[in-house]
Amino acid sequence: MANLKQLAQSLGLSITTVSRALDGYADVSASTRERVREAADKVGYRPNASARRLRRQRAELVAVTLPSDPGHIGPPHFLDMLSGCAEHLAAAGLNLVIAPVPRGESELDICRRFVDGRRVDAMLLVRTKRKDERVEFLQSRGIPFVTNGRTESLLPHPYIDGDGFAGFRAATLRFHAAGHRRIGHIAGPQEYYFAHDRCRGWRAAMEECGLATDLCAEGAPLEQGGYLAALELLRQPSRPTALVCATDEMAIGALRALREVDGGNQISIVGHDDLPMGAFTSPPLSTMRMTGENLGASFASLLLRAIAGEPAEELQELHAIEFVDRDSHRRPAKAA
Amino acid sequence: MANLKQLAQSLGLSITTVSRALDGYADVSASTRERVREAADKVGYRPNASARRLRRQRAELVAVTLPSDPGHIGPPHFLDMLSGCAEHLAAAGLNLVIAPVPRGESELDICRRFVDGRRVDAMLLVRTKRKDERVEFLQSRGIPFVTNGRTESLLPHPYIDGDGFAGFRAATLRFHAAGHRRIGHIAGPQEYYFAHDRCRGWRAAMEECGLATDLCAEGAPLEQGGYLAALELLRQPSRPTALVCATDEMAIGALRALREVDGGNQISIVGHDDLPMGAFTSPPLSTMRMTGENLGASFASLLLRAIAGEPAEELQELHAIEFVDRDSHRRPAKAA
DNA sequence: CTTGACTCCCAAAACGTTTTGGAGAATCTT
DNA sequence: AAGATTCTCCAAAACGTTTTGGGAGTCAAG
Repeated sequence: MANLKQLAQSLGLSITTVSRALDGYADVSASTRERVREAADKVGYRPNASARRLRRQRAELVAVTLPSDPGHIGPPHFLDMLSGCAEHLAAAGLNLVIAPVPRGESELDICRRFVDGRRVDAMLLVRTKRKDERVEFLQSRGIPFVTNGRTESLLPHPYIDGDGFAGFRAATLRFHAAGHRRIGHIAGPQEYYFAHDRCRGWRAAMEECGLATDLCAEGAPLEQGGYLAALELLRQPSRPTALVCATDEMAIGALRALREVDGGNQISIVGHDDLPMGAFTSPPLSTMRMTGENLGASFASLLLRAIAGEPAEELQELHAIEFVDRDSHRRPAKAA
Repeated sequence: MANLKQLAQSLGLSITTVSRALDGYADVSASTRERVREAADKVGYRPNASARRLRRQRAELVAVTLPSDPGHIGPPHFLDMLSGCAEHLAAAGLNLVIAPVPRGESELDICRRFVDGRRVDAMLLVRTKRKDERVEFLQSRGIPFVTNGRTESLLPHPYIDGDGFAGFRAATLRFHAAGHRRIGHIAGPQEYYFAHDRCRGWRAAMEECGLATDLCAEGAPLEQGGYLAALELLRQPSRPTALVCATDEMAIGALRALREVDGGNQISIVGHDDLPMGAFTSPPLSTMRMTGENLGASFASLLLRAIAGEPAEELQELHAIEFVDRDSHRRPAKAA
């Protein structure tokens, strides 16, 4: 219950001086500054956040929208990432609020609410679509934001993304080098940038190798989606001998499908995300993941720099993809 | 960029009237109210959150501290829970901020910062300890809060918890009924309430059955902790034939230990939390979990009621534990 | 014509900070 | 000794709401 006013009164100083002393301004003498600081410490004074926010015209808040509908919120690392991001933002005086999207509302509605109510200084967007209305909205409003994943927006915007194209191209070429010729792709919904990007990587590799690109099935980015897509590919007259899956969850679903089909256990498979449970599937799932330490810190840094006004072009990070080799990609090329 | 002032000016009304019209007070005529609402809609007016918070003396924020050190943040459901909680809080105009604990700071420091800076209206605490300084601090400050997990605090406080005692007692009795006599317990750090509670449940069952309670090993609530604890129990002259593990993560570590030891694959095991990856271990891990739909909504409801001033006694939820039977608890009682 | 009740509206005072634009005293310059 | 500069401090004005305590009108009852 400590006010600036009360603190000032108890010290026989003006509010102004106390405020400036605590903020370390040079126009208050060293001795008063010390006196004020001690008194503030003693009563445990902390400036009222709402008042400062109002005066400073800063919300001291960043929001991250949590998509609820399609399936999952993303890899389990996701919470770790948010936690790291929140920690680094906190060091700069910003807090991270999580904004799930209730049924019946769009992510755009949420953005609008946060932005128009001046509740946030910036936003963090995940699961970007190729054409993402949230991005367009925030750009039109001039609110700083960073996305996890690129978009096809005309204006550049800050993002962190994995190079899915290169990763999936490399994975496909690796299967080719191992002798595979019928390499299928289990794709995520193509409206998502990451799904499209990974699909393009597979397609590019197939074309480079002079192979047909018809072994592609799309599904929801969930186990069930991968399961159904795999069944579809296995029904083809000429089955794939290897599968490149857009996500680990889909790959795990595909593994289930392979178990149900004659000779399915001879088909190689690789996923993406490095889900912890991939180490426990049978066979253990080979996968890929984005490189980079402490992603949360990177997001926080980009957010802070975006708030500081740095141009978007300088706030884009494209990370390489690395393989996480376990067993599922090692099945012989001819057996299926 | 829409102010109440600007909106009022454009309508030829006073700020007061516009504000009250939007809030639906009866002392503004129906026609003006409509007129005001239309104009507000048109310019997309949203009250400035900071200003309202200052005036109302409400932060419109709830913080949840994310423990970072011991191991994990909890089950993967955790993010879903937070998301559900945030969604229901949002319906009441509150946002949820996540507050990870940086290295070198205690959770208490974080609480203090949020509380003394009047940044939050309430707090959500997870991973309670038996004697939890955060709880004591918040109680002394009179800030509403809800914990995930009980404590041994003298004053009652709102919580949601699973009945670990009953669950672990039942699991142990079930092993006994299946013929097991040497039933071990892999315990979590006893400073945590949940770990102590579960240990007590196991111990109670053992005593009811007239069995010795020396087959107990404690470890960090992580895979590695379970692994080491299991090795310790397996070194005993008289090995356990069944293991009741405080968490699934520890159980998965214990499974690894069992694989490395002669005859270990004949020892039954059960965990707690229902981690998704438990379905993929070999054998698939039998486990337990707290009953209850949409936990996040329950937390949100308790938080709102705590803010509204309901007494703590009425804000305590103890949920039953249910078994999730897979294969790992079915090994024969005599074989080990 | 007065009184009281009722309806619709508003000026002004908060809420607790930060920041602007000096004021007064002391010190330095010339 | 006058002017310039520096050093400390402060009163007052924001920031944009919500809320308090009325103030005009209108109307019906006395």
